[in-house]
Amino acid sequence: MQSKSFYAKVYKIVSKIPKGKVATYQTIARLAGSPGAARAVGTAMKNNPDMKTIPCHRVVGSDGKMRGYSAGIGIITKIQMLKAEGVDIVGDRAQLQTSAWKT
DNA sequence: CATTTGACAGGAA
DNA sequence: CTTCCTGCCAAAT
Repeated sequence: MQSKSFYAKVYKIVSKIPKGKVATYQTIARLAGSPGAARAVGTAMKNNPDMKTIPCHRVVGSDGKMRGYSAGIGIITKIQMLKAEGVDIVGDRAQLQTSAWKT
């Protein structure tokens, strides 16, 4: 059922990302039904209607690099949270080879 | 319907 | 490595 808006799907999908894993904007866009709409996904994250239920910190760029974060100090806080959850992080980059989320 | 806005992606310099 | 540009997409105004 496609009655929900693209953003609504994005929020639902992001909230399903398991702890210790990360997903790229591209992947989320694809799961939301619009492959290539990574940019729209980013806009949805920025809207962030519920940061308590939407672990937007588990969403990273195509190369595992963080693109942005509206809470905490910024990118630094995002990296620290991911590391604390068990995501394999090297420097400022998440290792998608070992921590990429997939259905 | 036209324009603007972005937490993107990929490539070129 | 950084910086700039182009292409892409959905939502808001």
